[in-house]
Amino acid sequence: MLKDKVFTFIEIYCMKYWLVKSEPETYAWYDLVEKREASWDGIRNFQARNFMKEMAVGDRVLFYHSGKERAVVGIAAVSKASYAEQGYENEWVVVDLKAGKGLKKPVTLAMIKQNDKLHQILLVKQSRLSVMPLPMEAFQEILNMSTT
DNA sequence: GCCAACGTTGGC
DNA sequence: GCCAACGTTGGC
Repeated sequence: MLKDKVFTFIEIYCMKYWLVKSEPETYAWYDLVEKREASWDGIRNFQARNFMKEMAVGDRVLFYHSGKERAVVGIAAVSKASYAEQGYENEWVVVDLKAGKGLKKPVTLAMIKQNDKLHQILLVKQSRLSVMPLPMEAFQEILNMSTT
């Protein structure tokens, strides 16, 4: 089908991949699933903000629980590109995320650190960053780890 | 509870 | 502009 081919083209050449972090006590994957869609707000870090500005509708986003859990638990998609957070004009932005599927098995930080293909990702190299890009291969690798 | 890695603030 | 002091995040 032509439609499938177009989608594949978009996926390979246009779609970007990200990972966002949240402490489950503050905002959990379950909260996004329940709401279906929510704005990702409260980001007060320039690097994280700049990454959010690069997000486009349809980009895939891994949802990571920081704190005690330390695991990727779900997949979301960007449903609205960045716009100013209320009350912050041009200083801080938010994006809207839509919940996708939960992972069958959470992929823990420990598992990620043990995987040679994932040594370079920012989750490992820059532990405090809360919004980060992922190479497509890394995104795929993490999903593969969830099913095996 | 501790520590590393950042980020921010304020004095100079 | 530099740097010390302090605060925060997040892993261990």
